[in-house]
Parts: sequence; C-alpha cells; structure tokens
Amino acid sequence: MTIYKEVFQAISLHHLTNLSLVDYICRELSASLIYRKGLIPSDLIQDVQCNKNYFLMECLKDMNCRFCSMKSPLFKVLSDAELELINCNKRHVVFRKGEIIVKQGAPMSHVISFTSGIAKVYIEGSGDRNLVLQFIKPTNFLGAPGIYADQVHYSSVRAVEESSVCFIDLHVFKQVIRENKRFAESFMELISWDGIFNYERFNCLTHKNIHGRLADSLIYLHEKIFNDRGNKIALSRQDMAELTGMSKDSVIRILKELEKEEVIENDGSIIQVKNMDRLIKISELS
Amino acid sequence: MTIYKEVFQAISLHHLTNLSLVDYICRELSASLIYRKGLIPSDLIQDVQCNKNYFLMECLKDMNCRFCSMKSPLFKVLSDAELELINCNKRHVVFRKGEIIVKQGAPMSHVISFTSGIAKVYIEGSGDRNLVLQFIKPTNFLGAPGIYADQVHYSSVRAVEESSVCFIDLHVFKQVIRENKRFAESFMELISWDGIFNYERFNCLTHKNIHGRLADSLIYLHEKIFNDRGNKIALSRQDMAELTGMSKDSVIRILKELEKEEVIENDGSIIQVKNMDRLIKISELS
DNA sequence: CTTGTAGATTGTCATGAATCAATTTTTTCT
DNA sequence: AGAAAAAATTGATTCATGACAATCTACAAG
Repeated sequence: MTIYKEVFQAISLHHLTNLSLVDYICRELSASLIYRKGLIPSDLIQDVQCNKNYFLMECLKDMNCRFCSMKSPLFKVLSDAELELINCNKRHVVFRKGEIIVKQGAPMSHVISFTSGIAKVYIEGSGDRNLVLQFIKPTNFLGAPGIYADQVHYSSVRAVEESSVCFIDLHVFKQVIRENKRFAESFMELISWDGIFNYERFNCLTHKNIHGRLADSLIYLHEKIFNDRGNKIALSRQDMAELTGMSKDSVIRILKELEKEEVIENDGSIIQVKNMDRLIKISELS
Repeated sequence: MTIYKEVFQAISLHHLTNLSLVDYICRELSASLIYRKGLIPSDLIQDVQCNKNYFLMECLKDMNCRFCSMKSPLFKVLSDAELELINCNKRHVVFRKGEIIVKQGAPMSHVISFTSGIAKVYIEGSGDRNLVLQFIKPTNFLGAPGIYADQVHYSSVRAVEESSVCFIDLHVFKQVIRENKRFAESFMELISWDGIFNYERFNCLTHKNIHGRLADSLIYLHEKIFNDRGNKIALSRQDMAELTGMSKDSVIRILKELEKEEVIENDGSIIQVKNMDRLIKISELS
C-alpha cells in the first residue's frame, strides 16, 4: 500500500492533473519504485486508476491551494497572493457515500470546489421525484447558477461515493472575481457551458424514448464521468433512473435487453460498455 | 391615432419603462391630452396596452441608446460614453411575424437586445421536434449562454409577432463588460437567472403530466409574457405544443377540457385565464 | 367570389412506459 | 458470520399519450 502513497505524494508535489497520472507513473516511477518492489507496472496502473479516489483524498488534507493539484483549472489564472487569500478562507471536508453536500433551497454561504469523488447534482421535484441534472467529478464548482443570482442553492448535491470538497468563502470568491478580469471571464465561461449542457439534456429528456435516453446516459457516464475509473460505471439503478427520467423498473428492463444484445456487460452493479457504436445508433434512432 | 404617437413620444422622452406606462398615462396625460380629445382614459389605456407593440416600434427607429426607453435595465449602470460607444456599434432591425432572428448552430457575431414584440426561443431536436425554452419580450438579451462559451448560438429564436431587435457588436459588448465591473456583475446575474429558469422547466417537463404541463405554461404565459397585452394569450397550438413538450392534438384536447370547466376562455385563437386558482391547483396536483 | 392553404378540431387506436406486487440478490451492520 | 435492510429483478396490469385520419374553419390570394 505504501507504494500508492509514494505515487500520490509524487503527484501532488509535481502538480500533476488526473489525466497525466498514468503517463507519469509509466515514465517516472516504473524504474525506481515499481520494479524495486517487484510490482508489474500494468497491474499498478490499473489498481491506481480504480482506487485513485481514496489516495487522492489522503493527499488533499491540509493542502495549500497554491500547491493543490486538484484545484479548478480556473484557479490557474490567479496570482499567488490571490490563491493564498482563498487558501486562508477555505475548509476541506470529506463526505461519505450518500451524504448530502448541498441542499436545494438552502442559502449559499460558500462556493464549493469539488476535489475528489463523484456526486450527483439533482433537482427535487414535487412528490419524491428527483431529476439528476449531471454527475460531478473533480474538478468543478458546485452551486454555480445561484452564486450570482440570490445566493440560494437551486439544486441538491449528494455524494455517490466518498468525496471531498473545499468550501470557499463566498465574499472572498466574489472579491477575487471583481479584481481579476481573466478569472471573471473564465467563471462566466463556466456558467455558460453549464447552461449549454442543460440545453442538450432538454432535448434528450423531452423528445427521446427510454431506449434513447438510457443510451445517451450510458454514453455520458462512460465518456465523461467514469472515464478515469477504467470506464466501469458504478451507479445504483435508482440513480440511473433519476438521470434518465424513467422508472427504476424500466432501467433494469432496458439494461437487461442491452446485456442480451451484448451492447453492455453487467457484472454485479458495475456496467461496462462493450459496443459503443450500437449505443450511439440507438441514441440517434431516438 | 396621433394620440398614441403623442403618448409614445412622451414615453421615450421621459425614459419610461413598459411597466410604468399605464401609470404615466393616467397621471400625466389624462388631463391635458385625453380629455381634450374626448377619449375615455380606460379605453385608451386598454387600446394602448393591446397595440403597444406597433407604436413602440415607431419610436425605436433611429433611437440613440442613451435615450432609448427600451434598452435593457442592465444598461442603466453604463456611463454616457459607454452607451454612446454601444450606440455607434448597433443596428436596429425589424423582423416580421414568423421570421427567424437567430438560427441554432450559427456563429454569433452580435449580442442581440430584444426591444419590442414577442419571440420564441427554441432548441431544434432531431426529426422536426422543437422544444420552446422560453418566450422573450422586451427587454432581454438573445443568445446569452453562447456569448462566453464558443460564440455559437445554441438555440433558435423566431418572431411570434412583429418584433424589433438591436444587434450590438460582440467585441464592443465584451469590451464594456471588461471595463465596467457593475455591468459585468449584472450580466452574470442575467446568465445565472437564465440557468435557474431552466431548472424549473426541467421539473415541469420531466415530472408532470400533460395537464400539469399545460397549466404551468398557461400560468407562465399569463403572468410573464402576455401580462402587458391585457393577459390575452395569442399563440398557435403548435407553439403551445412545443412549449409544453406535448403533441398539438393533446394541447387542443386539454384546452377544450379547461374551457368546458370554465378555467379558461377561448375566443378564436386568443386564450384568457378565468380561474387562476384552479390552474395553480392543477399544476400542483401534477 | 372562389379557391387554396394552414391551422384547428375530433374520435379512434396502438403502444410505450409507469405502477404494483412478489421474489431474489446484494449490501450493511452488529 | 449471520441477520436485517436495502436494492435489484421480474411479470402482469393499467393508463396516459402520441399518431393518424377525416373534417372543419378562417383567412389570404387570385
């Protein structure tokens, strides 16, 4: 286990992003660390990929924003002084699986930077019916649209697996936006892209049948959310139902169908896409 | 007819907003103009309300942004110099009913300020299926989310009745945002509220049955869009279908039902809400 | 005046998808 | 490890909704 920690120490010291993790292991560590301990690199890479979340969290404790590898790309345009200011006004918190990070309707006192894990952003409708807007993984902000509206959360966020976030004081955050034009512009881009993402979901949810909706969701989860978990989609059927706007029962039914047609592989609660072309075709056929 | 023009000249000179129009007529004009010409104020107000759009457009031609009563409230925080800069880089254009103002997918060269009329903002899905995101009336901006993303329009906009807009050069607009912090902040608020509006629509469109969806839409149209047209909702069934995400046939069916129950009154293609409480109840019952 | 066209209306019908209930599997907690 | 709880599965049933077709209406163009 210590080998992982060494790997992650190295990562945080070198400011590596999630994406360059595997590259880095292959290039820098294989000779010196891995072979010395008799580990096969490909196994280590796979293990690290699957357990990345756990070790990441270890490294994030007490991390200064200036050196944190998991800070938002938006923060890259900030000066050291600005980062230090944010660092002094942040709290790093770990949430366990299933815990609510943000509650819809609650007043917003902090901007939340999501630093590790996976969470679902959902709106609570009338009568137990939730709709998952999107899943969140590092690095992203939570509660974006409310920040410049009326400082109220318009969606809830719940940890799907153990996750950690940084609470950043709202006033400090706004102050930095006011004083750094590039940062302000980046933040506007973020809000804008968020809005555009919703447009695409509108289409899917209102005009496609359940086959198309589930196909779209599987593609989304495969490509955007579980892409750094070896594309192993680990979600409850209920969560998938809330993402696609269909009933849990229907999700199960269609997943079975897809498994029979060998479009996906279903091992316990872990889903893996086997035939992406077919999924895309199903999505396009509506 | 000239009485109207006088009224509107007065409005534009005094920088009156839409909302204070009726107040203004009662307070300032009734004695001097209306009685002198033998008109009954309440009739005039009603007529002006119903035909506001036509006369408004007359007044907007060649209007300098500095004195334009229909400019966005956002522009109120701009200095005269900034308004003058925008004025020099804008084009005022009138669109006839049914014409496309903005086409989804097209590159965005200008920010568009909607100055009179009513238009529908919709996303074009696969296979002729459109979804109306919202109706637009003065004063508002078009193409908001794309401005700070990749300068592409992510929705189409079509005039529902004769409408006029101002095309403002995108670079000039961004320059003003960069240099005026208050304006930048206002604009962020605008984008944010836009996003929040979509959240509420998600709920409605994914979790309510057609009765609830139509009720919601009628409430929206009554309160937010046709509120300055004497609450006379004038839309084609097709437009209402695209707004509610249901088929045209179903719209007609439910409207008939509502008419029978005297919740609405349907005179030709003009719908008026008679029993708002009932509509709200239908909406809540989902 | 008449003719054409687009939109509105109405009823019927097929079907997609949710609900319900009963059973099995998996996960979690002690 | 074993019990309890939660989640997943499955089939049967019901209902809501969209699609189609035929007719009607109103407005515009010739």
